Amino acid sequence: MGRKRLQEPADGRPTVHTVAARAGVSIASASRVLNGVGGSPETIRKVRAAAAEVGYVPNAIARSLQSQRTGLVALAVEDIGNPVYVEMMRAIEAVVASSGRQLVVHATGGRIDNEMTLLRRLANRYVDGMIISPIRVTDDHLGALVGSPVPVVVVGQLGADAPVDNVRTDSRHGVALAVDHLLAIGRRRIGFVNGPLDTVPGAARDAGFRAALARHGIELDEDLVEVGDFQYAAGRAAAVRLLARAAPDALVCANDLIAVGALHALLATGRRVPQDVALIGMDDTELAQMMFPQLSSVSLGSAERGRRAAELLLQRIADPALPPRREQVQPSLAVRASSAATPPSPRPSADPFEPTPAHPYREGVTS
Amino acid sequence: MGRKRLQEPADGRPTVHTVAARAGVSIASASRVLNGVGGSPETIRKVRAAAAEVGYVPNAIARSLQSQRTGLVALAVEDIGNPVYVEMMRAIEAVVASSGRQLVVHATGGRIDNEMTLLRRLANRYVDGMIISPIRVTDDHLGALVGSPVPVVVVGQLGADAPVDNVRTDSRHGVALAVDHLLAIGRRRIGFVNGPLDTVPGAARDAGFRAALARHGIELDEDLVEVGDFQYAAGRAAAVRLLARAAPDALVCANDLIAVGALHALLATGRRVPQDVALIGMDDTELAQMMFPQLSSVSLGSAERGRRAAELLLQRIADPALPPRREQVQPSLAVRASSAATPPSPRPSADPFEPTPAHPYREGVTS
DNA sequence: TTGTATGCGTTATCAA
DNA sequence: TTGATAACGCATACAA
Repeated sequence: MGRKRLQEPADGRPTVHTVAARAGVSIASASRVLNGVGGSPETIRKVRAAAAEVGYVPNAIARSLQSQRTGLVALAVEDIGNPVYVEMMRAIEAVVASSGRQLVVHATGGRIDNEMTLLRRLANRYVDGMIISPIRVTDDHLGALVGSPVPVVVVGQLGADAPVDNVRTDSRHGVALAVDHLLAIGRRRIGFVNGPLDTVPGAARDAGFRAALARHGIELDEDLVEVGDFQYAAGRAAAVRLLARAAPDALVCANDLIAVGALHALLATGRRVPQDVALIGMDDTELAQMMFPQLSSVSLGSAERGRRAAELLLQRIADPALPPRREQVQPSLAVRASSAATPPSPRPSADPFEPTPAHPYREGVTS
Repeated sequence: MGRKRLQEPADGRPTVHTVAARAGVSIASASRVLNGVGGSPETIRKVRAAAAEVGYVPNAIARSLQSQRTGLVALAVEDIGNPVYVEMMRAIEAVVASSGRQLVVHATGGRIDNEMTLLRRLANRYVDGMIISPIRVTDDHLGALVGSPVPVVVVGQLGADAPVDNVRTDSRHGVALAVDHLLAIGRRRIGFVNGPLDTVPGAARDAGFRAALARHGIELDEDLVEVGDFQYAAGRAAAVRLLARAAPDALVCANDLIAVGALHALLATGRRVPQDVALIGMDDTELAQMMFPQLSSVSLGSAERGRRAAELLLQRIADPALPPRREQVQPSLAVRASSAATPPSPRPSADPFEPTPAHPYREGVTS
């Protein structure tokens, strides 16, 4: 025999039973009133009064067990401190919160085993769905994604036509925008500081850079290409290595953190930006506009991708029968001082504080 | 009459009943084996085999209903994109994840009603505890905190001796460290760019600045004080206003975002940092080291406070009877190029890439 | 409209 | 060790 049902739990917190007893009705009636369905005026009054008196608050867990919904949505990214993911997370949190749900965050450290663990854990239904942005995609991933017991939306490139909701961008094209712009302002020796080539974004950017040069009939000098990881320190170090052996008149960086590192390297060695070396980052995070000079950057729509991913997920949670969807966010180039065609004079006398629009000039938005 | 208990739920996912039936034992035995408590070798074998065959995964919600634990911890901050909170969140996530729990994040927008809503919602037990960093503290807050049905840890100043677990720092002293340092390197006209005075951190920094000057017998020129909010754009704008009416030889900023905005304002108007104006930020976020020149900054131990808050919370969850604790993280000053005593030459010929330790020089660590 | 009785999936109790 | 069953707190078919 089990325990006797207590009207008041051990910790003294009121339940429907408490309210029902106090109101002199059955728990069914109490529950109905508390959920706003049915009940005679008199019953409603009594139950509401009783609930207020004892300070009743429905238990979210019990409600979840009944509804099979937790009201939670998970986000799994490599590092919740990376500006790209921060912007993505912020956008997702806003959408999720406005739907009355809450966001659970996971830092995977980019480790595949961690991601697999999270995907497997979905089976226990602790969340209603997950948004994941894997930096590398393996077959195991695909299997876990396709066979996931709860809705999953992937942010990022996904091979083939995996039947998984997916929000992506075209970072190859993004790199091309940067290269085209630099060539257009007369730069010829364009360097490239990339992240690891064995990551999805790293490989795409590398391919994009080479393709863009080739399209313009420019032969790539391998000395102008350097690889680190997607962090500030590694970006700075990579830029230092590159500058030690080559003399670029422009630098494209695989993300803004790398670009900030490169800017530091350039300025610290007395190079002027953009006069001596033009500089373009990627992701167009807030960081880009905080630098001096402000950094040109290829927007890959981090926030927009996050927002859309969240919406796709909420839709699928509402209707799991939906067919898999794929959305694409077009990259665009925000041109700022670091790649200005007409270099500003070193000591501007005019008011340097004219409002700087977030994206003063865009290329390729429609291409 | 209710529904009949189905051995397999509608969605076909296996439960203990499925496993028990397949193994030919009772659900009690199945549950015991699955939890690793008891069971004969033969029973264990059969149950494990059955579980593996049907791909059984325990349901987190049902388990929570039974255990009264969700395994979730919440974090509520103003803006999950602010570098300070990002660092805090990252530290908290690490502690929380390593305890096998997961982190739910809330962006309050600094709005008290949002915070109150979250605190009230704790009553439904959707998380095991919460870490909250209110930017303003009202009596309502205190009431909700003290009477919270689940453990709450506050990061930040908390009036009086509220019986609530609390991790704080001494930002007044932090400002003093900055002022002392600037005076020590010979600066005399020290400006201050603060955040809103009606916030706890804003008020503390203001008091700290005035007290520090007074302690040195320096009369404060109100023209040297400007207020915005704790963001980059507002910080830049505030610095512009200040520079338009006064000529400081040093600037203390209430956080790094403001300092970065001020740096932008200084450089854009042709001022040299630190030669013309020395600059010190607060929070010592990663941002500070990314700037050129690298920014001196008063560390208030964001990550450390987050880590400690998480540990306090986990301890309290484990033992709610613990007395309220208060921990304090001492501020320390990281001196970098932006307030260097010996201004570097504008075009360094030596290797500018000697490794820069995170905190090359600290003051006040022990005070 | 109201109350009774189940069921959500799990763990814990108790008797065998 | 094992099985039957109550209980976690809530929502809901069904009968009254």
